[in-house]
Amino acid sequence: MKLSQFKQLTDFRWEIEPYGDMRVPGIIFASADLLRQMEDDVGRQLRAVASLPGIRGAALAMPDAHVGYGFPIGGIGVFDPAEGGVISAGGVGFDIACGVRCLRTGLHRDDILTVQEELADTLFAHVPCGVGSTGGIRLSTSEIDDMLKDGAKWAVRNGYGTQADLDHTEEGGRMPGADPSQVSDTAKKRQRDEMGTLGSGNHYLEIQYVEEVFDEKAATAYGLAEGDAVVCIHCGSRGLGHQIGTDYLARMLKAMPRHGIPVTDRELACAPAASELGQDYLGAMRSGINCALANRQIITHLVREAFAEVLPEARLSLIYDVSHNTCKEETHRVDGRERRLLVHRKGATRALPPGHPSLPHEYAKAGQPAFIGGSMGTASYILTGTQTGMDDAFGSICHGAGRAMSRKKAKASFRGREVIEKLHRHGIHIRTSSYKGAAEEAPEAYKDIDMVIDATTGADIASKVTRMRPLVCVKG
DNA sequence: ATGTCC
Repeated sequence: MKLSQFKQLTDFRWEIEPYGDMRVPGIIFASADLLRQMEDDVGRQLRAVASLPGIRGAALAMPDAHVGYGFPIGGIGVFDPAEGGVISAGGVGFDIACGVRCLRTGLHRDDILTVQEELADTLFAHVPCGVGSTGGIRLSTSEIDDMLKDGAKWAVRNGYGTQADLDHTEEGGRMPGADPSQVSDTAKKRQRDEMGTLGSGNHYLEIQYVEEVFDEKAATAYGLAEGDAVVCIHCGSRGLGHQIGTDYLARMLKAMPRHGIPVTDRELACAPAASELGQDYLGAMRSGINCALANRQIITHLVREAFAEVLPEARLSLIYDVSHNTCKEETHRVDGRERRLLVHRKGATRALPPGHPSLPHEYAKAGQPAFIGGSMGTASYILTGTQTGMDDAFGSICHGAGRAMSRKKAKASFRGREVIEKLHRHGIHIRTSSYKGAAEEAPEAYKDIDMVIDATTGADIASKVTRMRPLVCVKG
């Protein structure tokens, strides 16, 4: 993007001042280098979001932002339901509650290295992955409804994990307000055999080690020290979330004339949050959140089973689980007033600052751990929220490296087998169901994660706790 | 992201 269209606020904040239909400014958190790399369409999409009814504060984009369906991925849009504010299926994303959970293992990097190949094979055998993959769990219609209502709580009730896991999951593992009756039978049918599966694309299951600790106190609160091995799981709500997105995009688009919202872009289909359709979507989307939480909980159980076979001394305990594709009702101060607002985070991670009441008590001083996954083979980070991020970004930060190259271009530029062999030479063991997928996920197709993190912390909306490097990666 | 175009 051309920097001249922005008003530079700080080294890492750039504003598009309101013009035309924009109701609020657009603000991009990024370095000048990252902003120059960003597609022009991110600016166009941000201006479109800033023009939607009832938007509050500013339409925001994170340093990892790239073009998405309607809203940018790496975008935040906050709306006031009491004043005509909208909810948008494209503002949440198709993979509802896609997110990352990270577990301590009680093991050191060296413990993994001795069994690296065997562990990679065992994890790949235990956790189904790839497009259309199914698991060993078959749910009846009533079981699906229970799962959609209770999320990871349902999973733990059925033997997949512990109360301690729930205590370290966003919303305690259960998103309230889910209404499975608003989820189509098609969506439920698609999910029937897909619980406990990783999916495809940028989803992964990795064993990583802590390469560097930046914040000793916070790392200690999270139970981590240099050299520790961790497991990170990145996946979402599979076919169910995708179908909810598809169903409600069509319904919202059709209802826009009735709601008096002009259709400037079909991808920006939305409904007043207070309308019947808006409430129906909220009930369905929250069911999708619970599906993703249950899915990551079941995968955690499968990972524990895999470790028990190869490294029985491992003790996998959940540090935290946080989503980066959601719309949540939260209280924020805007224009000097506390309001209940609907916060769309699409490819943006919630990050609570130290002292926030929603934190598990042992993280009260450190703040919420937020997991930022790099591209395949590159570093991942644990960050924590700041009060500035709460005030200026509705408690939201980036979610990953962010694509720099389209999937199509990446597929034409790289060969999956070569990508995997190159990473293997660097000591990273990949197991994948798709070489084509591996080409699309080549590290070179993504932005530099270190640059994204430095821009996020430079803007003071997060602070660094640890950096991790992968040892094993199971990839859809 | 996705039964990657029912």
